[in-house]
Amino acid sequence: MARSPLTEPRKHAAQKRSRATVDALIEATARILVTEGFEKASTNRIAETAGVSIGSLYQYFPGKEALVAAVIDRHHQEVMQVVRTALAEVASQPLEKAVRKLVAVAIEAHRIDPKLHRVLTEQIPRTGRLENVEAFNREALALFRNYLEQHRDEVRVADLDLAAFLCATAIEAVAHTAVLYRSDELTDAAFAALVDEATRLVVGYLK
Amino acid sequence: MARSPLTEPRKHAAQKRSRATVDALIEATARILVTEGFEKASTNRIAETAGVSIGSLYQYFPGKEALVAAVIDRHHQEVMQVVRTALAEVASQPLEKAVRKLVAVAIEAHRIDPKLHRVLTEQIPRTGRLENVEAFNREALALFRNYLEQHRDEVRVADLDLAAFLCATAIEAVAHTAVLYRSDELTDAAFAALVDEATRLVVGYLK
DNA sequence: GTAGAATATGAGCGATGACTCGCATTTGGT
DNA sequence: ACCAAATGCGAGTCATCGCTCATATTCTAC
Repeated sequence: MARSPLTEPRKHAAQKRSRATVDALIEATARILVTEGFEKASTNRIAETAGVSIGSLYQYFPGKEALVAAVIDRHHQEVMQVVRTALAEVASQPLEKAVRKLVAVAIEAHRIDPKLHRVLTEQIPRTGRLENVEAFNREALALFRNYLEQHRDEVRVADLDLAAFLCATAIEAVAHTAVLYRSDELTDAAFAALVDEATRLVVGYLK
Repeated sequence: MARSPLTEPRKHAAQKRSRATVDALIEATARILVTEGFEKASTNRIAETAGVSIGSLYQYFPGKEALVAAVIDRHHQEVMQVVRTALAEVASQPLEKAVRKLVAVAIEAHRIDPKLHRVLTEQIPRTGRLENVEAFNREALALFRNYLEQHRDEVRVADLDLAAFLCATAIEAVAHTAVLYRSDELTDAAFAALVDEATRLVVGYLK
């Protein structure tokens, strides 16, 4: 079975009006995901919410999956921007200061759009082109590993890869769980305590 | 809108033949989830795979969600059994020995049925009665916290709740990620190194 | 101003899936 | 042996969903 040769695999870039259409569709998808959940996010509903016809939707996206993927992408861009900036800032700072900052940033990153983040992690079946939702964690891990390498003299661990994996995984999980499931308990004081302790956890291990 | 008053909310226990039917249905659901994924797990398909008619399916389960919930429950029972046993075994042991054991057990627990665990965490939309998929982590957390309380003299932390949260979250995440995404790299040697280092991470922090 | 390309529209098709209901079969008690 | 309850059956209903296509509108360039 060959691909449908009739209608071109719809994609096309935009010439202006269409840009707005595409944006509206992505935005609508994100809105529905947050307010109604993944199950309610049908293509018809997305088009309707975006104020666009289904026909137009399919002119720019091959299907629902692509819409959701676009939303995920957008969110990841925002998150990774924060993470990259933080790691650049911290590149020349000593271990403890750096780790403290990174922990704080991890929490901040999860706070960018917690509701969307939650839907993305809890309701999106990681299938097809959505399998790689966690792939961006790999980039964060690589960046962190790189920092450790630059500061090898400050760290006392046998295996850098393993250490980076442990620390990055721990930090991500703590930030994730705290923001998504303990946001109510997360006052400013609690936030500070959490950062303090998570920093101790990681720094104590690294040296 | 009241509940449908006509047909009783189907549930009923069993009288023997039906027990087998129910088991077959749960087993079929698990099998399909693992081999085909959540999307393919339609009620019709489940019934067919179980060698049972759809009518019978709906006699014991109000819907697809309930089937999946049953599978999740079964899996959680197995996992929690392992965790509970380990924590009992470890109750009177000193910190380092205890933590080492718990780390190893966390990994083992994730290895009980990795494929199912993966589908459960990645493909099941946490919605409706499936929202609480992570709820059992709370029990594990409580058990661990309890251990720490019994060994308060061995631990040097200001806030026990916070410490338990950090350690339990970190251990779970490390075990989860290692088993699900690094299983290929997880030779016996790597396993030992992982346990060593994770233990150092946690113990170093706690005292 | 006009042609043709780009963009937008939405009724409707085909597929699938959750679920019902009337009826058949089995079981256990007597 | 018999019957009422329990269990099992599966064709068929209804709703929804993803997606197409023939047509209409708008834009751009000349």
